Amino acid sequence: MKQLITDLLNQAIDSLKSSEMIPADTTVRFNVDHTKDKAHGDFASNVAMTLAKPAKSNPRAVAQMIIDHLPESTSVDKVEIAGPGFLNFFLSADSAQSIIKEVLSAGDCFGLNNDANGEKVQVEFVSANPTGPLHVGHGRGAAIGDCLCRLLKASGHEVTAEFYYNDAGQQITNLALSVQARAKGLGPEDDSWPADGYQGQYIIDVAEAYLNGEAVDAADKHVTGAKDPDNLDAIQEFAVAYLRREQDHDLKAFGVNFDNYYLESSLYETGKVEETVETLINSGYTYEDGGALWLRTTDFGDDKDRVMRKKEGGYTYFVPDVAYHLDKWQRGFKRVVNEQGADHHSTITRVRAGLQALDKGIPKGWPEYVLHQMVTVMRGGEEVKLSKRAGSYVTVSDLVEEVGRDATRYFLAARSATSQLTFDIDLAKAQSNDNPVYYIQYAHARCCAVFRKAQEQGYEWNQDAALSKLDPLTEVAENELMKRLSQYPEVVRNAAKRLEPHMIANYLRELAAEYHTYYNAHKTLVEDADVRNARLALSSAVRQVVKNGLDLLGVSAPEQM
RNA sequence: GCGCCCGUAGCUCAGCUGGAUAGAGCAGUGGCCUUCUAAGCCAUUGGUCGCAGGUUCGAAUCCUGCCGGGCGCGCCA
Repeated sequence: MKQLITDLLNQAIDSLKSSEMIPADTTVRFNVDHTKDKAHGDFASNVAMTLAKPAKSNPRAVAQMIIDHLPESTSVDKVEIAGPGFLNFFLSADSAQSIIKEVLSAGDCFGLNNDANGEKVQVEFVSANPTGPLHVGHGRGAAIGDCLCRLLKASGHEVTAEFYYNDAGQQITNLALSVQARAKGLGPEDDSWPADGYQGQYIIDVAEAYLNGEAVDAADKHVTGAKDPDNLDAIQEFAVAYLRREQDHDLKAFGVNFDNYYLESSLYETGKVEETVETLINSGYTYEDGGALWLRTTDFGDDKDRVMRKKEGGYTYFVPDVAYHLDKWQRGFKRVVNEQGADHHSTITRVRAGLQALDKGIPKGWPEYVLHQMVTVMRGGEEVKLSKRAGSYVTVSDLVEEVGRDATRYFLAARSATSQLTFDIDLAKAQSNDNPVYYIQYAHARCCAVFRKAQEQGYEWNQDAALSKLDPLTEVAENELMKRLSQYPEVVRNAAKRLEPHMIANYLRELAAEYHTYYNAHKTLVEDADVRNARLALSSAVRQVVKNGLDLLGVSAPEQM
């Protein structure tokens, strides 16, 4: 519909150009937007204002010229000039009602588009170290990342969801040492407790499981606790498997699935790290200083050069990172989105610089990043501190257990990623009208309830028949709902384009609110069969769109509450 | 000190990348259940969009400078 109006306006402009009322070489940029106020019709455009200058006239006069040259359309009832020179388009009832047909015939596919035309995209998210349970920050990443996957699929991408496991490096050694210390009965208060050791309760759990010889299945690995507190290698293998199993379990309970797990250790095993280092050396962007090997990342906008190989000989973390991203590129992902916490912000410039230095023709802005800001958890009006090292923090599984999967996902995805998030456990837990997730789900359940009731009362309803007679839908609230429904595909498109899943949550809230208002103002199951059937069609369409939207958020759409 | 993010109602946040009188939920106040689920609805209170300049027909939105908060600034990951 928006496109139709844009087309009509372009035709009008073309004829203004050919009649030389505006210069033929004028480049015209204008918007066609949904109106906020129904007094302004259904769509509004600012063309006249942007054309006022080239036309050497005032906006309202230009607006009139455009109206005079606007082709007739059965979809548009009238066009008005308003305010400083807006053109307000009022749609005909028939074209407004046609959205219900669109929704019901497309069903679960309503709102999907093929803008990306099957383009491959990889979304990397969570990527937590296997050194402890997932905390709320990971949860936010999981909720946002998973929604991004769903949104990108909805706009025609072929999506691969990937989890990068940092199962190499210092923090893993540290994990093993911590478990070992616990296995030997030591605690943080002891002198021989490892520096920077992990202090959480879960370390004790891992140590006990190891000493008890428990068996752990994680991914493709089967590990049995060797019971020997002196065997550090065995401890490390066991601890990583144990914690990975726990993370997998938490993610599964959270409804988040990955297509691929990529192990940092594999980059060393396959020689990709070495290969990357050689390529960087050969491309001439490296130098040695103080016994270390440096990459001149300042050539690519970094504020200082970065060490690649430490004096002691090991690589810094960013080398495997570059190797990993080169591998992504070589796997054919022209588009990669990395979702991560803003505390890792500094890696962006570094990784991109490393990729540029490879001289492999990788575009400058590749990969894309979605960063989420920190999460503060509130419980009983007090902040719960998140600190893996301090050992006391709220985990994803705590939340899922306490407030439920749907509410947790909704709360973590419903806010713009760029804003810090306050997760109020008490609010998310509330099974009341305080809680927006229930509000939206309730709208869905209500639509379903109306249909259940209709059946109970013996009313027959046939979709095709109802769709051929939608003209009884003339109430203001009905028009508002139909207008809202027609916005859904655009909301999906925008959310995907901008990589902002929270737009879906906002939309659903508005749609739900309008349905609840409508439900309270107008009875659906009335005597008049034509009115009743048309209203049922509207409810069915609302139900469908709420369900489709909740699907994008990974939140369930219950038929009964 | 430098970089990134944020600052909008008492609280939590939207604001579709420059549009019309700045919105929603919660909290507050006052109403609505013999009628399809009251997990709902209606009405009402509440604003110097952090501050100051600039850009233009028009700024919460863009540019600059301050102020305040968060996160980074390792031969840690």
